[in-house]
Amino acid sequence: MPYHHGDLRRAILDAAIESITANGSAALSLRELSRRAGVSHAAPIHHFGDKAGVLTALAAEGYELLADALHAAGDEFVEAGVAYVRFAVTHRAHFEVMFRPDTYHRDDPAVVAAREQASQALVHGVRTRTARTGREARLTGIAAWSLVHGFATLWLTGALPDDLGDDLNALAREVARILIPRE
Amino acid sequence: MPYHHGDLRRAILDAAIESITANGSAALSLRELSRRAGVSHAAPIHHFGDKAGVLTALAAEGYELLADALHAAGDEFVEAGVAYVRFAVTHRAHFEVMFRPDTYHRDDPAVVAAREQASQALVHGVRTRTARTGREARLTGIAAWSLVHGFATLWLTGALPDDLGDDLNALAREVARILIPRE
DNA sequence: TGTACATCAGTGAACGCGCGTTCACTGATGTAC
DNA sequence: TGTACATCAGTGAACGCGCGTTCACTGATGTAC
Repeated sequence: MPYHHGDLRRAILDAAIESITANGSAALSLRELSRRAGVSHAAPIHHFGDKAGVLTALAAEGYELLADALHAAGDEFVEAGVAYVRFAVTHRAHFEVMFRPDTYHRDDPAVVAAREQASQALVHGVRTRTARTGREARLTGIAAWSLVHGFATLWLTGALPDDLGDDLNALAREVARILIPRE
Repeated sequence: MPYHHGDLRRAILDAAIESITANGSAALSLRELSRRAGVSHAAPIHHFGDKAGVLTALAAEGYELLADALHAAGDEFVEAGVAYVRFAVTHRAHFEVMFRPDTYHRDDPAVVAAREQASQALVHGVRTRTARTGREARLTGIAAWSLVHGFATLWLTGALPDDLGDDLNALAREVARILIPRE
């Protein structure tokens, strides 16, 4: 066992993702992350400052991953929505943390920059991917974001009916098409 | 100071609503509720069994209030959506707890019954309030629920842009109309 | 109308626990010369 | 190529804290007779 870990920062973040995915972000403890990473419980402080620092890093990473996913989805409006839902479900730890700004340093520069990136990707999507303009485009953007965010949230909390099948992509696509039938 | 409180059950629930509204449900502690109610810290056990019991009671109450709000909204589809959003924002403590089933006894009979009530109100709304049928009615219901749930969640977490104004009812109505333009 | 008694709703001390953070320290690494 | 030294990344003990739950108890209430 070497004295230095090698990449403790990454190891702590991965441990946090595992822990949050299993038990939710409320139950997260710094000491548990240290245990998972096989390191003394004070070690993470050197990389993150404090507990909120870990969540801050996770939120920033989450916004970056979301922006990437939206860009990769291409120009189709519905596909961007499906990508949002897919991101939420495949990165549920990040997703959960991102929308709990009380738990991290919301004004951290890295978070602010990454959030802005993701926001651009969302807004850009509405303007270029629909024929709508002005206030209607604006409202359509809010409605679309609300729809995919709500769908993902309800899916993740197990609130949706059981008999909808388990093909998330297909279902998300059908649901998104209710909002934008022909574009 | 009388030995018996009178209505400690209600007092504890009200204290929980205050506390969660101020600090979120993750930070809730039984001892804090006792302090707020002016009672020894073991007293609530007699009424709720354990900490999860308090959240269970709150979730059940939340589902009842939601069902009432949906019924009171009348038969217009969009108005039911607006009522959902209004419920979430005016009862944010209940709303937060309801959709965090990991934190309470999700199989408690009172919760199950109240959830079923609310679910009926939602589903009933879709069938009678739109002209759609079959799978399309089903998907429209999921989309509508997703939209209003997502909108309320994003509003509550402060994720929406600042320049949308503060008339929540009007904004929710406009957004809901994007989904159901002419019905 | 009075009394015995069961039941209910509180009290307060005690338990064991895991937590975040601080601190003085030490081992490892890399850079200047 | 070798050495001195600053810096970085970990250790492990200690701190004080608030928590949920249990327990033996006591005061208040209401019901049976």
